[in-house]
Amino acid sequence: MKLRQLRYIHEVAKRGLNITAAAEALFTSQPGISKQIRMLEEELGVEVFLRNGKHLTEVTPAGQRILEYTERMLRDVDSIQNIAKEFRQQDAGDLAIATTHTQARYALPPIIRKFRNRFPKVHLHLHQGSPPQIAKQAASGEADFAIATEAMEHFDELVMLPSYHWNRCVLVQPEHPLTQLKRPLKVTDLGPHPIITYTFGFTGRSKLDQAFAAHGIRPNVVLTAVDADVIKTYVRLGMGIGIVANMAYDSKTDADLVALDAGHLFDRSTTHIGFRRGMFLRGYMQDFINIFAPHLTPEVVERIAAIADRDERRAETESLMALVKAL
Amino acid sequence: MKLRQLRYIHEVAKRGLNITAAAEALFTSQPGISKQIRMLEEELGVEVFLRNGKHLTEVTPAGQRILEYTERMLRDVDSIQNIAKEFRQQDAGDLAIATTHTQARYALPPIIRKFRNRFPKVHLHLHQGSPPQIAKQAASGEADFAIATEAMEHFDELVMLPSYHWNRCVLVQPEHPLTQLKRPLKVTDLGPHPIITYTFGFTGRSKLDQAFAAHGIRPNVVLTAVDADVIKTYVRLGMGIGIVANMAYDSKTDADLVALDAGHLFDRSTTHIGFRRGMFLRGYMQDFINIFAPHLTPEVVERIAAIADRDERRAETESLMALVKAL
DNA sequence: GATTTTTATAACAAAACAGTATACTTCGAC
DNA sequence: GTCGAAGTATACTGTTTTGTTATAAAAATC
Repeated sequence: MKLRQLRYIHEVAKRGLNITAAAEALFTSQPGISKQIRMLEEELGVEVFLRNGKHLTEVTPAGQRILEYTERMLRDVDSIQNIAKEFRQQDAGDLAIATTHTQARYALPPIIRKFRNRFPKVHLHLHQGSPPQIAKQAASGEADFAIATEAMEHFDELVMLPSYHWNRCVLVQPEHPLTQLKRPLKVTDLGPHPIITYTFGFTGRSKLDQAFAAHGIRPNVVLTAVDADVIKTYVRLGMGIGIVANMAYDSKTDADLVALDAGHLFDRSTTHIGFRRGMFLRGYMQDFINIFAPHLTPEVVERIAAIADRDERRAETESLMALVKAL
Repeated sequence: MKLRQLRYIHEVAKRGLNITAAAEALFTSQPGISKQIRMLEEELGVEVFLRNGKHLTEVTPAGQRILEYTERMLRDVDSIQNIAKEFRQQDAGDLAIATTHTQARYALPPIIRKFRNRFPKVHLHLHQGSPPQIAKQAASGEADFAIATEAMEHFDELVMLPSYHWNRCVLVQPEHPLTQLKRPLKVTDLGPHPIITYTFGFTGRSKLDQAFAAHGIRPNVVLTAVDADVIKTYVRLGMGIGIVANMAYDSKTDADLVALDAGHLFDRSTTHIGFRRGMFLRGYMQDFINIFAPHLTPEVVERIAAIADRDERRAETESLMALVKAL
């Protein structure tokens, strides 16, 4: 068995069982891959792919199992190469972050600027997607970090660390009746108005629904979007009031809108940063985490990542929550 | 990077940094290994080993990290080969069981006989050791299964499944005063007598200490041994009363001793069978588990092994306990 | 049924590899 | 310190493995 053979079957599987495409992606020749796959199958005594004559048609059951282990091995190869790079040149490398629009647009810019100043030689990649996509990218090694607020705890492959708490504000036009209130907002104040907010599964939407449900209110959500820029646009069009993350309101660029604090109406949300368990964290990756969340020092991160026991890890994570500052 | 190179550095590290010894173990030449290690180091741009002139003196920090990932990769290679063997020939292969004397001597013989009848082509290996050694062997891939009663929960790498409950009996010579008791034993009955039992960390010894402590008794343990055969020998010499696992008393071969039931004096112990998380379980391995513990069907085992969440897994395991029958 | 896409085979060239012989270095015993 | 034993690196050689190109053959597509 050779690593090259494993790379080949992995790439062929990834490219929809097209050997030619895999050969192009790997900058090698199609016959070479064909031959190596045959040789691997011969060595193992098991076919990885089913064939209809000359064409690969599907992955055998054995092949599926083999591919699972192959993928982990290839990720470990990456880790070994990262270890080497780290000891060779501590300040250069790649950092791929999978995150949502909200984080990329509002939370990350200052972080990334600081990071770039400190590590100008590190190439940054931002992958944007929905929380499940983000989690998958981090788990598969496509991205080094996943940063998101919603449902990331379900992947045991990922170590998720609480990074900061935030809450929401209500955006209205200046002439809106809600601006006339002389007291703090109540959830029931929002009920009558058409609401524009995040799509389900994005940016703490779940806490929002919980709060309305707790008051027995069916909010009149007329439009949902994955990002605050879109939401603000429709608030400006007068389609309704917006409920967005606090950090999405900028007093300068959004001076034509009024932001009413709503932090007391909803449970705070917590944004997490996570990475694949067992992944080698390069020095600048540890620094990135630390810049993103100052309480997550390399020592803390390492201690938590090293906790094999899941509920112990959860307990430690919970106690970290206290340290997390609101943005 | 090549698998061969990883095998080489792993073996060299394992053999105390002796390349010649590694070459012999791997049935190849010393210069070949030297060269491949150099090539790997050159490719990675990092030294795996520190050298004093020509001799390897220690593993570099980078090398240590690299070796960790290397070891996982080599275990994954084993898993892939096991998958292939499974689909090639379901009834042949190897099965290495790491266990304690007590299990190997009393609990396993009928299991293994049954297993051998069903899978005559499977080669069996019994590794005997202390519970920590056993856990380590299973975690490192040296053994497929760990079977033991004491402290195995601390390795998150291992999936431990409760297999059977058992308790203890007191072994005495026929003329011993305890045989004259007309009522069930009490813990306080044992206090005055010199006791011979298991070494700490073996065969449920901890439950024993707990029971005495609960009654405020300091037992007079005059001799400890890792196995019941040794304990019985000293009971026969009149050195004291023996406290051993129920299953260690055989009414035929031990007819010269009297066994007094002590199941009501101590908390029952539970023996577990465990294997490395993420390991490919061959069909006959699943069958072995099922023979050993009939409630552990392949479906149950797979369901529990697939639970990534540790506390969920623990909950499932707890509920399994109810199904476990006493021996 | 013709065309395109894809794969397998064969032959060849290039590279990688293991093995042998040997020189050299380190270690440990005295 | 000296000497012998043990261990490692280098150079060279023959073999094996690997990738490449050209091409035939088989599916898939239209």
